[in-house]
Amino acid sequence: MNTSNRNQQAAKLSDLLLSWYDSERRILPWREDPTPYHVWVSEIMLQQTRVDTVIEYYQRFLRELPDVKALAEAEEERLLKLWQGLGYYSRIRNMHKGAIQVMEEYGGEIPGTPKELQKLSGIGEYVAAAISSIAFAYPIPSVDGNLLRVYARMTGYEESIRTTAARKVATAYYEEILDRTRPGDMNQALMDLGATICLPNGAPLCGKCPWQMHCEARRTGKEQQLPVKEEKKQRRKEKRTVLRIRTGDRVVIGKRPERGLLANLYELPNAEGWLTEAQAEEACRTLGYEPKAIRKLKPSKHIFSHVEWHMHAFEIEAEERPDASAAENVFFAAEKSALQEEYSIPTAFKAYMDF
DNA sequence: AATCCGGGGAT
DNA sequence: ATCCCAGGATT
Repeated sequence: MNTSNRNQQAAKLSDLLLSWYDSERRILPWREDPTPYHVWVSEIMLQQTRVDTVIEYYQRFLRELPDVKALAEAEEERLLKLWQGLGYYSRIRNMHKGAIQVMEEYGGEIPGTPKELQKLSGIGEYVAAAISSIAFAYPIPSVDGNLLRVYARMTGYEESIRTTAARKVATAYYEEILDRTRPGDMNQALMDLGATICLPNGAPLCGKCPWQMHCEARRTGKEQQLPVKEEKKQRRKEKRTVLRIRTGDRVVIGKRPERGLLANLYELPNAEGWLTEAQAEEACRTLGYEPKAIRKLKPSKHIFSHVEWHMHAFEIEAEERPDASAAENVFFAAEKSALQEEYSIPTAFKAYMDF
């Protein structure tokens, strides 16, 4: 079981961890049939996103796009719709590119080494290690937030874990412990340990931890102090005004730019600052719609990772102006049913999508 | 090395 | 309110 060139302590740690994993591991959809494609999809969805949130998205995604070929051939609009509400939308746009790379450059076969995987769009050091270890049994640790936290506590690491240096020493640590016969299980066991035992924020459940007798933070009573957190930058606050322009049973929406926040998603017309009724009506005319009636909607707030939108909003009953030169206008009137089924509209507008 | 990029659940 | 989550791309 233990390879000869690993020291005894490393072998003991991996055995403890894998035994715990064999009885306590989480049952998750992407673990049922961990093909490279399945693992890939799950790892992209799970970036900065909780397991409970991902499960339903994962199942629907695989139902509609069962293999890398289907993904490569899909329209981006459809992908964004499947991703709607999940956040970090560039993830799926990058994965789409990656799938096309697999079809064009790898003959449709997802590569199995970290080096080749990392050439694919949207796959970085972590995901490359995760896919290669879980789907190909390639012996490499996949160091995510869980592994960094577990590392800091296990070794009593007193520096910030959000640095390149921390990732480097943590990777070396797990390289040493790694059971090279079960690399995928090692990584998933560490993620489960971090997610269910070695919890962030508040008290970890050390009494249930397979490594409790070997943990430096536990020994020194620093479970709550570690890992060391870096100060978070404050979010900037932005005032915006959202317009819900209705023409009969249609509503005006537009496609956002292909770069930046919420790239390529659809939105209600909106502007910087808090507009007056007169300014809102003028903005409406600029879009090619003549306002007939206007009323204030309830203000709302949406928090992104790095910015807050403090939104005012108006509903405007309007008529499309035949003279309006809609040629260069990205905004158009969409059917209500298409809003549900076709266009991907981010959660930021949710407060104004109920009508 | 910093900054940008979403959304939601737990505390 | 604050934290932070199975991070990667861009600058």
